[in-house]
Amino acid sequence: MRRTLQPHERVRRRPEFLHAYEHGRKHHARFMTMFACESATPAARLGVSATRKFGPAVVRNKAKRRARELFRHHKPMPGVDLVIIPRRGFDSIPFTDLVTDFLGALRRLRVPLVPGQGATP
RNA sequence: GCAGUCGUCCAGGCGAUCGCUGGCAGAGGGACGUGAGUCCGCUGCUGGAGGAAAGUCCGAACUCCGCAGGGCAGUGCGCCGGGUAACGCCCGGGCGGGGCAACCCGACGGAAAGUGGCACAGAAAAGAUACCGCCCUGAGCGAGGCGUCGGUGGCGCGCAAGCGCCGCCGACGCCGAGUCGAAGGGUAAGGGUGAAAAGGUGCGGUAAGAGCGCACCGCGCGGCCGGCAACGGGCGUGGCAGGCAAAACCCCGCACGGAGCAAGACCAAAUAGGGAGGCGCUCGAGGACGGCCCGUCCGAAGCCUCCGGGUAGGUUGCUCGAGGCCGUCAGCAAUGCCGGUCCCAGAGGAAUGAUCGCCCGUUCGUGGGCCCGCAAGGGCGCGCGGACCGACAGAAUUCGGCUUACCGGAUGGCUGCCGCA
Repeated sequence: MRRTLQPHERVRRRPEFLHAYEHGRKHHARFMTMFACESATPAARLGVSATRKFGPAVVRNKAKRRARELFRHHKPMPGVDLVIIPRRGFDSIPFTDLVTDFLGALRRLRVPLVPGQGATP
């Protein structure tokens, strides 16, 4: 399994975000709020929403990068849109803790992973 | 060496693995297309955040809209000269203030145009006034003194009437010291208040005082000299205007059309609506089944084609520029001319990263070592382990500035002090 993350694997339109908020399943984890919503796209997609309230631009960017990194190494099966809203600490805690939090949230939302993905290199 | 001051530069480093994104080249894997080609993916090489990318406070470029000319309002700016595309920026100079100095700071036109303000304190906060004080005049009060008259006591002289001397009491008159003083006047030196009180210091002068007079300083005015100028110097002259605040309104001078890359340009679904043309309204347009014809069914006043506007969306604007670096020359400098050389992010729910290892730095804990000290303790370097520590902070059309944030490091000039030669 390639660990890429290409543009078509991203949620990028505001209506798509709103659709996920409206119709998706929601879970509050320790460091993120996650929405999971079935979609017709041939890939699993990720969207990150870090508002100004979360922090200045440096912090928001870092949170988005970490979220993408999580998704890249642990992709769900196709046909689901994931939206992550980072919470306080998302940008600063150890990455391994973040992985644990992420996988836990996926289990709670019953989002199956693509099998055979190893740990982070 | 220590302390300070002004610049310039840097913004943890190296490696591995996995990614994102721009460009160039290649092979031809996939999709669409008759095709030219377009899109997606692949391989290789290569580029990919800042000094503030920030705040969005000024100035411009660029774009669209507006625009006869003039004025008002509004906003901004405000010592002088220079630089610049421009500026509220920069450089140099002047003036004022701070510092031993290097150097730093200053919205720095006008308060003798008008309106208004100046808390508290203070007599008074602005056409000066006069609380205390000082001085002059001074009604009066008045210790005390003198005189006249009356009363009275004592003593002396005298035979006595009486006279003289000393004293006491009262009335009247005169003189009158004064830390006394009604009232009037002079004064603004001194006191006290305040951020600020009507030039300052000294001498003379005076009843006390005062630019009342004089000298020096300050100020105003007029020549002169230096300077492009701001301004400075000096001479003469006037005894001398009147506080602060213009970041209160205001006055004077100068400048200014508006909106902004979500500007603007191009392409352009679906749906609704507009225009033109064609066909059709039972002699059947069109649709479904079907490779096609026949045929069967549906089917009603619409249907089809084209045109223009235009939303979602896409493309463009979009990065070669008042560009960086090096050098010559001009200039005190800001900067400019010329020559050479380089190409240095272009994303778009928004790339420039994630993880791990080593090193560096910081810091904490701990172990033992050396030095100083009586001791408490301090200093130096070493090992091990940890932090999840590594300043401020993330391009969004592009430049020139300003302002604000910031762990630190490197380097150069200058100043003061100490030491050595």
